[in-house]
Amino acid sequence: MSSSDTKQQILDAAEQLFGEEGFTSTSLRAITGAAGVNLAAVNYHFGSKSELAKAVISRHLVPLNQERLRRLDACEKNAKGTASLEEVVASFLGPALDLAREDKQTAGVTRLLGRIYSEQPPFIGELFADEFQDLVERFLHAIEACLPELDRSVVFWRMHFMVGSMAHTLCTNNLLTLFSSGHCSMQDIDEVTQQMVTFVAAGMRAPVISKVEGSR
Amino acid sequence: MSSSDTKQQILDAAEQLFGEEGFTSTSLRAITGAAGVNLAAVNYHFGSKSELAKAVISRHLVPLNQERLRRLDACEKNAKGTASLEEVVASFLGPALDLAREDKQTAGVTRLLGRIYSEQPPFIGELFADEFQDLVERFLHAIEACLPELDRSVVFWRMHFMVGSMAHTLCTNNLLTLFSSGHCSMQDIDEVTQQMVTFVAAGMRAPVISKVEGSR
DNA sequence: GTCTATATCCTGATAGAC
DNA sequence: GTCTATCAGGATATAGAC
Repeated sequence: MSSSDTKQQILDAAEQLFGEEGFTSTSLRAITGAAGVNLAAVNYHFGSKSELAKAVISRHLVPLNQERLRRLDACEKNAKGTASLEEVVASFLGPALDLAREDKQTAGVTRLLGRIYSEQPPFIGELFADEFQDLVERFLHAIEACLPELDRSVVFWRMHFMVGSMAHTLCTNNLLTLFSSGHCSMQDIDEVTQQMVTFVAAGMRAPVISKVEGSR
Repeated sequence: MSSSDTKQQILDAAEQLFGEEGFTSTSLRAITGAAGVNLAAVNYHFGSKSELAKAVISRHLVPLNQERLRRLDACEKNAKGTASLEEVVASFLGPALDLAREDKQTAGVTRLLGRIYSEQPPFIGELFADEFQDLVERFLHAIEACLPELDRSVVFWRMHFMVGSMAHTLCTNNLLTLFSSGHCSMQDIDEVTQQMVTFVAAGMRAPVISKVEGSR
């Protein structure tokens, strides 16, 4: 087995297992066992478990965010200026949900990416700031262009809710299938995307003042 | 220290640490150390780490869901029939966000509850089904009463997105503060609740058909 | 580059004295 | 009920032969 093969095998197995079990619950033994390589290979190729995890994540996160920006660019260019809100939202959500296409059963990449946001392993801080800072900025401005009447803080909140809807859907599709008694599933990614974009875009467009009067 | 004191100390410390580090990353030694009790006390009082985790979760989850149903009942009664969509949504989200009120700094209960949805430790299956099944059903019908034109599967999807927005907000408030450069924070829970209810209710009301035309 | 063998440490759980 | 001491196993990481 060549060097790059071994590295690849480790990355694939780690991605799968991290997605299924989480970072801390997944041992290097499990990873190297599934990959069919020696235990010591992880430390040789990656240095540590944390570095392996970073490599697994950025292998998908970097292209994902590039694709998001590519789609945003494309629809802004297409619209000769301001893209529609649905297009902007779909540029953000679509590429993430696309990852779930070939991933239905295995739940590897998909759950992994959903997990990142909530598990937030300590080593991930730097990677996060680097990788998301300008993505957030680009989408912030694109959304503000669509909804100029909104305060910036409101736009931030709504982007936060958008990410939440996405992460939760990527991460816990089994919960949905359970509670919906089979009404909903991740079988048809196009439909999920449609549902999510519709919901999020409508939420983004909500007028700023709304009654919340509860009944305590 | 009395028996019930020890049990309580363990529950408090476990709640805190589970919320900060997650289930698997938190050792019994860390818990008993923080609680100031003996290591063996966990197994004496709870039987195992899993049973302790279940106790920690249900201690907050059961009252939380009771409060949700109480508020739903109250606003349905108040409206003499169908409550407004905002009221229904606030009945679900409000009690969860209220937990974050006294919890700003420590991030104990709050992150714990946010985490449950995504970490999904194996032992939690039964507790989940028992605890959420009829809650979901009650809110499903309440929302359907507000939005009779929607298919049931669409309502399920939108409830799923609602839960995602909530869980992500409870779990990753530090991310929001980071990316929004301080524009948003969890300091003012009433404002967060307002923002979330507005967003979710508007998303729920979205017409079923909506253009998603991307630009690939 | 890949392997075996091992060092070092930490985990959950328990037995048994008090 | 609470403690000490310990078991048995699994964790990451590394040293050194090939």
